[in-house]
Amino acid sequence: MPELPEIETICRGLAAQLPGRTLAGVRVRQRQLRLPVDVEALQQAVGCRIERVGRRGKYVLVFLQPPRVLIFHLGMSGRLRVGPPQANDARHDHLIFALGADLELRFYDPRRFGLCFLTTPESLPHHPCLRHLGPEPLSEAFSAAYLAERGRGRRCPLKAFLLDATVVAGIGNIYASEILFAARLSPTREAGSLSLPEWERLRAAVQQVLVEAIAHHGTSIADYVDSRGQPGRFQNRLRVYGREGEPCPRDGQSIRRLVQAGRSTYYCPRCQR
DNA sequence: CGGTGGACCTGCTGGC
DNA sequence: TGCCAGCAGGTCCACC
Repeated sequence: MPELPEIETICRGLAAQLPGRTLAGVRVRQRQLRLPVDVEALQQAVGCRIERVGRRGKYVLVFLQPPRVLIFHLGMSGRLRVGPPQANDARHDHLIFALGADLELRFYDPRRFGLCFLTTPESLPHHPCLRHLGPEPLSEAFSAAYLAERGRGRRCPLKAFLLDATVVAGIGNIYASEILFAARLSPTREAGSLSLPEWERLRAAVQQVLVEAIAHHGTSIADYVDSRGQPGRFQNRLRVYGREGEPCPRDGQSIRRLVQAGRSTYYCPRCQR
């Protein structure tokens, strides 16, 4: 489900609702997520106060006091919802965090590709899930020079290069297509074949598309909602994703779908080169 | 070494 | 109406 703009939207919602609250209890209904939840470890969060909420790539980070970090990944279908305590559990409500008499946080994930860990702030950068992540796409470190350096000699298709989390964190299948359209670059180009001006176009497109998507609270195609249950609005602004056969908004050419590494890519064969 | 394809799960849609 | 194939926003690992 969620890529960087959706996770950022969820984090902003959580940041408005959670800090100052104390984690009064944790209930684990299903520990078999992509990796099994360590229930004993998670219990160490009980009694901690929530200080702030952060994000790294597609990971949600909840910083606690005494110093701990609760890490969530939402996989394809995960949701984090904050609201008044519910009397009934939904089938896929796997983790329920009590936040006092009037509030709780629920982790819901039908496909169970998500993750939840507890760690400490000092070991956070060394955590196996976060250790290999590339730079944040909206940071200074993400530059044309950096992309050129990482792309040098690489023969993989540009689409796969953008989806490689060790190159850049947080870009997923929808935004990869949208970014390549904005950059006027073909998804099938070999990464190593780009010129510096093309890398600069790609950098600018990454940042422009993500910033615009965050401003619209992300993309809701099937079922994504934020921490308050609200859908995003960026699905109305997708230029190519899911639009096979429709005219390209730039030149009217029919948008094509192709499968790369088992995943759909949408692009305009005329204006993306 | 690097890239592709399958595996992990459930649920929805569209075609027959 | 019912069934089944195909597809879905992510990531890891075995295999070429």
